[in-house]
Amino acid sequence: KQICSLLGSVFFFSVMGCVLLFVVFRWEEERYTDGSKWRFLEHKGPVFAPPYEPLPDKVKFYYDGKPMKLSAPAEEVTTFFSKMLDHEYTTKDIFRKNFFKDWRKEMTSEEKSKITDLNKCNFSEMSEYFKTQSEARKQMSKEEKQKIKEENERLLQEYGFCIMDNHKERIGNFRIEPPGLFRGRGDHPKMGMLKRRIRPEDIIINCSKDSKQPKPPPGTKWKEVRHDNKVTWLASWTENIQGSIKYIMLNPSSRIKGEKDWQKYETARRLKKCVDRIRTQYRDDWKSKEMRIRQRAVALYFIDKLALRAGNEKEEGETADTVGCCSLRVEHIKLYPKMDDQEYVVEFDFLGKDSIRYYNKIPVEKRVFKNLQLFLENKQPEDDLFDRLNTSILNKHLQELMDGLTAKVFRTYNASITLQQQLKELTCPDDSVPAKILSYNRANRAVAILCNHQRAPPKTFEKSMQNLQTKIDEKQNQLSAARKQLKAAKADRKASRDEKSKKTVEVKRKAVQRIEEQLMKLQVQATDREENKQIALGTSKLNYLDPRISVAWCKKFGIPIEKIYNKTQREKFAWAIDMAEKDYEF
DNA sequence: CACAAGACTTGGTATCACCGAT
DNA sequence: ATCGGTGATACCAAGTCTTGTG
Repeated sequence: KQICSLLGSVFFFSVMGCVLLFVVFRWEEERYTDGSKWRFLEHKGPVFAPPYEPLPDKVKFYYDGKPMKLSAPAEEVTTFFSKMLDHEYTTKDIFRKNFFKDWRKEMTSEEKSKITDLNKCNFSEMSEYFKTQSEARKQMSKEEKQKIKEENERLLQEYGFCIMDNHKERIGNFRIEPPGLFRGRGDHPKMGMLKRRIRPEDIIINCSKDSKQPKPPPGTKWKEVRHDNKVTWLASWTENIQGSIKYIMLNPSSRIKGEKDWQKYETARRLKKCVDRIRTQYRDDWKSKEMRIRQRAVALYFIDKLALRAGNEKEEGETADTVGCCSLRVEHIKLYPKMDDQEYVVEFDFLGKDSIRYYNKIPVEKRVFKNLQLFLENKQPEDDLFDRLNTSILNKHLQELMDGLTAKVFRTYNASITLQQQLKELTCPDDSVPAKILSYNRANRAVAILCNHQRAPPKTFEKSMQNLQTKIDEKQNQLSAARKQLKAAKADRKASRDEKSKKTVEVKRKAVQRIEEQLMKLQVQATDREENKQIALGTSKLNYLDPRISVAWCKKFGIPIEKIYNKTQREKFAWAIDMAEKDYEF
């Protein structure tokens, strides 16, 4: 039964007294051809955020120096703010303005008339209270913690799974997001706005007609229950900050996500077959007499060469000002006909997704450079670089070049092919396992750099590096001590020539060897960590690298798959682990 | 065709749980 | 038993691309 829920369907046949067992992996089951995603879907609905618990009376809010008891709705909003007090963004004008505006909406008319200036508000007592609370939570006894854990587990068992077609599947996010203050990323114009509480009346449930429908909490009802098998989500609601829809969907380990993932890499592999043709064509298009075609061709070149994102248009003032390829503006690039010993250098400097800075200087071909000069003519810094292009034009063109081709396929393709090449280049068959893993991480890192996956250096980075260094120093001392001992033992053997001294030499030799290995491992670890300081490997590993490349590499070099993928990742990539052999080629 | 809505993937960070060292 | 560091996970925001509508 366990195997069944994990892998897929198990069939038994009995032929002439022999029991035959067939396991059909989920990813080998038949897929629907009519666009439907499932036949049967049953689940228990979402788990709602716990209701607001008013503050104890002794914890006071002060306005203009005087204590003031707030109505529950207004008080709840202040708790969100006071929990954030230590963050820099509560000092930002936009955050404070948005917060204050939304907070006032929750106030009674009396409160509204009294509280007119955020600067006269004192939340420090509340802030202290929450700090004490979280301290207390950390200090809880083992039993209490165990109890909470069990309750979480119970909730997970009850609400965390659904039945889709013949399988029990893990749900990705079965808890509804609690209310709070919105904090976008980067310079977000809506930071500080109130993210309202989601009620059952906001939720649309999706399940099959013949399933047991989820029950809303007592005394409430769902907004709607529908039976749409053309989509994969189980529940949805509209969020109030951007007015966008949020969904409850399945975990990456599910059949439906796994198949999609597989399909994505198959599309990228199809691109591999025709990428030469496409490259030849866009280079040709740099000479086109039509401006729109030249722009399209230069943009595609950037997407291909630099793994830039497509760059959809965004509504101004609704989100942080970030761009991708098609939405690049004049101010985001600089042209240098000559720079140091290179010609035709383009300097990119812009904020991409999540307001992560993209900074890069690259030499380009003369034709590209001349085209860029042309695109820049008579434009202001805030004008679009590619004024005759957007993502839908570009993708329409790509669709004509290859079925299923869109801008992001280039990112997937270039990421995966880079990993494969780098692994080929960096792996020495004679290396130890840790050294091979270092090579793997370096290959992974090359991809992360290509895709510009950055992270803030961990807060504990310097310290942990230091710790590691002391460990290395200690190991080195150990090693020289062990070597001395070995030398002494050898001398002793020469002098006495008895069995016992011979054995001692062997023992000491082994010890030296062991310490050498340990030292090497530590040094490798230090190198790896240093190189990884500002680079995030997770995103590319999870979203861009065909897992079959990694699985094949592991099989080829006898690396246990656990060294590359942790438990969650192994679950997500179960299809690839099952499928790929050591000679798999992307 | 433009535009908005909808669905789904990709993204960084805060927090949690665990584990080895003290 | 406690502490602190670390990897795993939860969280939820922000992209891409498709679909629907007038």
